[in-house]
Amino acid sequence: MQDAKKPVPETDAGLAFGDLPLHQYLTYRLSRVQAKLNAQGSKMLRDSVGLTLSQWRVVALVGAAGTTRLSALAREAALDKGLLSRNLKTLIEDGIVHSEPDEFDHRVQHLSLSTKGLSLFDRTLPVTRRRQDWLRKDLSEDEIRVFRTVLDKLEIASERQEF
Amino acid sequence: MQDAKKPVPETDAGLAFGDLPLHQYLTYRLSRVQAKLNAQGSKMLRDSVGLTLSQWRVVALVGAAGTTRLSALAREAALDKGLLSRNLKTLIEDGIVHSEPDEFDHRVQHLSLSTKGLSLFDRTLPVTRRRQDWLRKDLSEDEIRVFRTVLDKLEIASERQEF
DNA sequence: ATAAAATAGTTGACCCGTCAAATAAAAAGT
DNA sequence: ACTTTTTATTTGACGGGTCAACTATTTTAT
Repeated sequence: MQDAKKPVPETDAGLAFGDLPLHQYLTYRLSRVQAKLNAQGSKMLRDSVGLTLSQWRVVALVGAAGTTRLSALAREAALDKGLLSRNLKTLIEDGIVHSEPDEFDHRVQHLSLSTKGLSLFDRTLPVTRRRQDWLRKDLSEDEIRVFRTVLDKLEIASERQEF
Repeated sequence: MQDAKKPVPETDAGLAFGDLPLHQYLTYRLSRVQAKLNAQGSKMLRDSVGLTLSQWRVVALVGAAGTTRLSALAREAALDKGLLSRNLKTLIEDGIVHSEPDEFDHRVQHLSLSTKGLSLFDRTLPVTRRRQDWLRKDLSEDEIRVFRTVLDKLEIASERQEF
């Protein structure tokens, strides 16, 4: 077998790609779908408001919190401090997030949306909601519920190391 | 409101983070869970066989195919050519993947697992399977089925741009 | 009062993944 | 034969994300 006479056919030697072990893995499917959704969401935000997904998350978190600080965001939303710091830096530079140093503790900055940030938030939220609704339009209530349950269980499992 | 007398409480001003709009978004949940699973899987591979997740995927694909070429992998598994090229480069350097130039078409290289690669493949597959089984252990057949269905639907939706 | 530990935030190094050239070889069209 | 187009692979640039180290400040413990 595998002799190669002229133009080698190739890829027919092994399994069809559809039967590939990888495709069976939930994690693999998950990461592929996630990547695509990510690309789609990024494009939408870029086109509609000129933010990266990462920036929008920060805006959404600050917007929802009203006023926070970096460490609180990092802790409660489980985002990386470094990433947050950089995102916030550009958002502050762009006048979207307002940063106010704490009067007593000189380490902390109080973060909130500026007027510009608020209007951007108000403008963007409907856009992202629309997409979310659109993504769900072919999903039943039940499917969404189960999907969430599975995500929860996977998340719990992903935090352990004993397998 | 939002007066700040002494040590500002903070984060209580807004919503609780659990009720955050973001948390409602399937895509957000998805990306978080994916990131955690990714970290877990990477760690497992690093500890057990010293491969990155990205490298392991290539090994698994080549192993499953028997013999392929880069372009076929890129096309059929929808992986980035550039990433593949780089991953293959190091895998070839490490003697895990064998690369054989085509006799007629001087552009293509035939890829297969070396002896070392095969043994690594055989050693790793059970490890990854065990983890997959472990991740599923709290999931019913039905949950997995629905989960897959939803992923499929989301994947389809992620490829369109009209929302 | 002072040394040690904790906390807030920034920065640098590094990998992954995407995209767009660049290169090289083959195939197709004329 | 010769130009154009397609295909295979490599390379470079860049953004996102993680991790660890570092700085600055505050809190705790002695």
